[in-house]
Amino acid sequence: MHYTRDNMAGLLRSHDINPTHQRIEIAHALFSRQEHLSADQVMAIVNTRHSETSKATVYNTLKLFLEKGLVREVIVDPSKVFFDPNTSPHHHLYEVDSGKLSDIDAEHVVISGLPPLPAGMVTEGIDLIVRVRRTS
Amino acid sequence: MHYTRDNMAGLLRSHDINPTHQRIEIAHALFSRQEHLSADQVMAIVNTRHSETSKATVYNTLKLFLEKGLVREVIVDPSKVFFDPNTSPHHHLYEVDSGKLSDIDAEHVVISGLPPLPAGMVTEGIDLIVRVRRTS
DNA sequence: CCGGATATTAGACAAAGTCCAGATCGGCGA
DNA sequence: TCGCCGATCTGGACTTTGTCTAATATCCGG
Ligand SMILES: [Mn+2]
Ligand SMILES: [Mn+2]
Ligand SMILES: [Zn+2]
Ligand SMILES: [Zn+2]
Repeated sequence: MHYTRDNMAGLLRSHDINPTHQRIEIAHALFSRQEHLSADQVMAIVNTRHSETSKATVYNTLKLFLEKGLVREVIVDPSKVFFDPNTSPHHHLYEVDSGKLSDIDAEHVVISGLPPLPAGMVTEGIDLIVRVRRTS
Repeated sequence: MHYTRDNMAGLLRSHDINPTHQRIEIAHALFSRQEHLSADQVMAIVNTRHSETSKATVYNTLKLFLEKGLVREVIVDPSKVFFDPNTSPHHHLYEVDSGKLSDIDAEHVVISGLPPLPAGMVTEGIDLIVRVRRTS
């Protein structure tokens, strides 16, 4: 499967998002790369050729994508949020020194023995982050 | 075990930290409460009676405690870091709406099936965060 | 083409955190 | 006790990430 700008409109519509020029560019930045990107990185990518999208729009759009379930948020670096085009259940490997973030397939990972949730609470997600560092 | 200001000096020394007035107050804020506190909260607590400690010192001190392994960092809220006086292996339950953060004992939790680490990498820690929300 | 709803924008603003150069502290030797 | 000197603390400027707002632009049905 490869993600062209042309596919993006359909993908956005299928998530109930009105496909505008800016939204298509932002979705394309994320989906064509399949990488974890910060808002800043998204803005840099989208505005590479000629400035096309404002900071406000980048933030608004990423938040919209999040609400609509098109992307997922990864909170792992205290200084910025990463946006993840992969919304299937998976975990993360974070290289503390370089800031590199990669996926861990959830398929074979089993988490067991978690205590029952407090009453009236429902799980929104379980984040598992393996923090690694180069052997020094 | 209860954490008085008097104990703090010994605790700091045992972690190779020179116990100063400010460091004792900051450690006392964290350890006497056994709660997850942000830098801002620590500053507010320490400066309740009379202003005693500057912002720079609060941040410097928390970073020092972190380096010396006296506290642990919990990255769960995109807008601020929490500092955790509990350094034994444990996981976290995060209430997304209220921002409340609580501990999950690691004793009965088993995480299995993680893929082998890339060569030359060593695990620094595994963070498991259960994000929950009130049933609406 | 018109009018209203939706989307975009510049730039002001806020909050968390960093940095630096100067002031202060406090333990120790004389 | 006194003064020295490295360690520590400090105010405040600065940076970065993200939010907000009011004005403008775009889109679309009638
Ligand atoms: Mn989907
Ligand atoms: Mn006090
Ligand atoms: Zn991912
Ligand atoms: Zn904890």
